[in-house]
Amino acid sequence: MIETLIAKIQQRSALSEEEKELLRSRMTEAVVYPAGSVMVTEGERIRYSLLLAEGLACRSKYMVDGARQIMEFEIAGDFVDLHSYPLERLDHSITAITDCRMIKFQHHDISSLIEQHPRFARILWFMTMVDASIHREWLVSLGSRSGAHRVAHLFCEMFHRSRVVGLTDGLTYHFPVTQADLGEALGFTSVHVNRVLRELRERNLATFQAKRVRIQNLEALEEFAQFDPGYLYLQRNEH
Amino acid sequence: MIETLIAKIQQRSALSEEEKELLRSRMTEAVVYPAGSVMVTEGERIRYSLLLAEGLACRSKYMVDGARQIMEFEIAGDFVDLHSYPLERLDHSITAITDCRMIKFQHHDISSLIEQHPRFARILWFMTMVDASIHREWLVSLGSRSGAHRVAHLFCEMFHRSRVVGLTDGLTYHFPVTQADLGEALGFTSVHVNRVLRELRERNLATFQAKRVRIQNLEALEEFAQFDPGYLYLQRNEH
DNA sequence: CGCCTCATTGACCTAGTTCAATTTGGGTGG
DNA sequence: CCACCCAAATTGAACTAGGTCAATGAGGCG
Repeated sequence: MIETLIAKIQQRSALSEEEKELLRSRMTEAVVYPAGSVMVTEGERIRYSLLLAEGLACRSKYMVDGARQIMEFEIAGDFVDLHSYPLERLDHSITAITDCRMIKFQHHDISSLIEQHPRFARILWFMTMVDASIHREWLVSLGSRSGAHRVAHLFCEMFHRSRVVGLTDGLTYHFPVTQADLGEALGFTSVHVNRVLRELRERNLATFQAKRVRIQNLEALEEFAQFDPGYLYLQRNEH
Repeated sequence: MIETLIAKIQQRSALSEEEKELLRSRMTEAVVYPAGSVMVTEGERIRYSLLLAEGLACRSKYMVDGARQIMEFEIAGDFVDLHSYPLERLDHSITAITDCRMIKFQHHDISSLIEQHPRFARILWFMTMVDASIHREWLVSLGSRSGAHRVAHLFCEMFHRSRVVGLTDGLTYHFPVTQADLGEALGFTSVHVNRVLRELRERNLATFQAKRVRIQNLEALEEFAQFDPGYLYLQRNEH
């Protein structure tokens, strides 16, 4: 819910009670989108932004041949299309992978929020820039990392992102994607994803079964994936 | 120079004379970085942002094995690290490919600019979101497009971006990269880039010689690359 | 129980890599 | 103007990561 977002923001910038109240007052009712539905359609003009309260979603683009490229996974606390506020229309779609409970923020409410508290502009801008940073790290994966390293890196990313919103259980977390979904994100076929998962299992780094990632050895996995969490901007900045 | 930036902004949002003057007043002297120099180093804390006035630069990350992944090319009129304003430190480096003339904007000047004219927040935010959109399209390239299509798509992108800042000459433009640079951007080896360039030449789509891209047939090239310029957000939005 | 999606595996194929040699062309010093 | 140099481009031959195709297995659920 919205408290996840507030907690995420507060990890970086202290918010006054008044500011928190202001945020809460701007959210409207939650809407549930069923698994598989397209919540934001590429090219559409958009007048509100969706905060993901519960579920798993992804950004993707569809090609002419029907294939799709997933560009990011979104979990609870992610403002999935906040960038539609400055962009006004999105260049990609946002799809619910599981059922997703979403909270709507009208763009004009975001505008008034920023007018009343100009700090919010930088806080919200910051959140969208983290997505861009994630995109860049994925470019490194798709351009320079092969097979097992690429999958391992994604598992590390989703682990850290899930952990900050309290969605991990030790070294385990729920990641309800199919192997085909992983392939669409990482630029592999589902067959190859399957083989790579076996390799990670055999190396005792991580397993992926029943929609759940189990990291056997976090340090070894991060070393293997050359994972550095800096790009997720999870530590507090000294403003 | 800064007029390129102003022209770019005005393509989307009208600026008053006062606003233009305000922008000009915030820029400081231009600095020239020689080809090959790193203008912004990954991880550094940053207190100003650089506008590229002349030259070619790129964003990239360096891996442990010394390889680098280029994530975007930057041309005149691009605010290369505006996102360091909300992020405070960058997750990647910015390198001059040719000699680059840069204009510095102190972050506290950007803050005061926004305070005086809150519209600037959205204008500047918008500019950084276009970079994110470009990242996403590159993810599609690296994840889903092969060989010639990937190179062709980049040539289309750089053509459109160069054209809006007046850097094209008909269907030709200066793109001073080596084939190895192209490889580092597209996830190929320089050998394979060379072969793909030959293919594009033989198909009469485009040539790349003497640091210059010559598009033989724009329509055919865009069709071949499945290029849709929407992601560059070059048309005016009706605010 | 039966169906349907997803996971798994094998056999074969291909886009892109690797390694290494050769060529080209612009720049520079004499 | 020429000789030389060096980075970049080009090409061939052999190799491999990942793709394709196709069959089989396994779990969840109406």
